[in-house]
Amino acid sequence: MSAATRHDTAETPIDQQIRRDIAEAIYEQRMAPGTRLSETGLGDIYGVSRTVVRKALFHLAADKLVDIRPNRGAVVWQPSPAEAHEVFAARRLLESTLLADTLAGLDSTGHARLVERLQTCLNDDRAAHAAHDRQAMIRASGDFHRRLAEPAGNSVLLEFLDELIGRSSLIIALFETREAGPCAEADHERLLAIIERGDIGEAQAELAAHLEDCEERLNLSAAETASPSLSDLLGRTRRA
Amino acid sequence: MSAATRHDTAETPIDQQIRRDIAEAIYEQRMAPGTRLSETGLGDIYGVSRTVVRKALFHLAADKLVDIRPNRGAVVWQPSPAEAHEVFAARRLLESTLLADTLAGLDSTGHARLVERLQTCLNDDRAAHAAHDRQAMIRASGDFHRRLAEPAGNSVLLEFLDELIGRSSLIIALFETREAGPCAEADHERLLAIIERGDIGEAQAELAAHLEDCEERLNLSAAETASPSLSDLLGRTRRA
DNA sequence: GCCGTGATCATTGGATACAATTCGACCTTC
DNA sequence: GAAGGTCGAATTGTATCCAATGATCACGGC
Repeated sequence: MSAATRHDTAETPIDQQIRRDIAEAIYEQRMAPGTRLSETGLGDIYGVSRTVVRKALFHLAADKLVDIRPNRGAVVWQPSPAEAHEVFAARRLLESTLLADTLAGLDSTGHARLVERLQTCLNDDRAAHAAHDRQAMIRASGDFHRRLAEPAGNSVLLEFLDELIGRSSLIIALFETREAGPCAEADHERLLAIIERGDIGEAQAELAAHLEDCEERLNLSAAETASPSLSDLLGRTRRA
Repeated sequence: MSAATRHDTAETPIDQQIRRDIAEAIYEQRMAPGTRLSETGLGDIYGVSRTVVRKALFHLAADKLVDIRPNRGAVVWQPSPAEAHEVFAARRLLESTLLADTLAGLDSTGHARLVERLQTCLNDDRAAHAAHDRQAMIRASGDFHRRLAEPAGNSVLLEFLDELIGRSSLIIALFETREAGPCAEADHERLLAIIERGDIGEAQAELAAHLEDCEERLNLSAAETASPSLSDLLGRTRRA
């Protein structure tokens, strides 16, 4: 809707625009997992043909945000509890290692700049919490984690992490139970304090614990019986 | 050419066929990095339209095996030395962790089956070396690494590793200097012996050392001056 | 009344046609 | 002779068209 015109990234190709819009809609939980993404529908919305829509959907499928089933169309990815667990396990591994690389490779000025940027993320996060702005919360939280890994200098791993963070948004949107945000900001504050002190090992432990806490706050077991296509299989009572 | 009819993987969709063929051709160093992949040309070869070829190319681009430049076509990916280093760094991290998970989670029968499968890979590798079959060597070596990570049970990380192994083939094809194969089979034998003993820490160390050795056997510095478009950019003066 | 079967409809997969861009060659000009 | 520009062929990007598959719904049988 309005998201289509929000990003004026100069002359952004239209397919990337669509891709970004859908991705953001997924992150913000506006598009629930399982939502069908009709090619003609999207094409009408953006005033383009199905060809370019298909390209965008294909890209999103490569990012594991949508699932394209042959001859059955594209839907927003519906992660299984097992997959959710694997994603968080992968994040623990990747992020703790990248954090160590980051902290080990920084000089004092780089360290100060990192702390400053993380402070900015925390401020954004706090503001979003105060305003009950879920979208901003998710973005600030993701940025915090991304910033932790950025200075490590391994763009290959950073890309993997980006994908995992995106999938985490989807997982949180699907399995979250309470009103609390995607990440407890207190955890981030505690982690930042440790980083300021420069204790690598403790920072790693804190980050891993934080991610474990995030995962445990999800209702994976309940969703295991509720979320899959059981309702579709049984016939009629399909809820949204 | 003949590759179009070689893989009769039952009723494989044609686009996956193309994707597999091109990927294998890249792995086997039949398609050198930088080779242009014309849509019409591939379409003519396989007897399909450009639509399906584009899909296959797009998929390959998502796997970082080809590079699609807007309005300029697709070429086989030409990794930079920095990227090559990052890929191997990522592999060290991923594989050593996955190996630990694998060994920690196996019972005795699972352990025996793992060893058996690794033995098979080693036999294939030896046979390929004896026959000077580069293709089989690369495949056997990749399989060995994949088998090490498989029983860990994290399909998300396993997919990442698959991508990294594929990109490694490309890197090796581009930067390899000697006649030696992609992985020293002696390293694999030594690693397998350690795994049979069940020493997790030592196995991790051996695996990391093996990957470092693989990377060091590449001629990254020489290619840095030879391959990229530095000469085109600067013309003559000071190197980077 | 419930289930199996068949037809209609919507949606996707693939092929073709047209427009836009790029790259190369040839020609002109200094 | 070299540099620059212009034109042309080839290739990619996009839109549209046709075919094929899956879904929905109605009808008939049990």
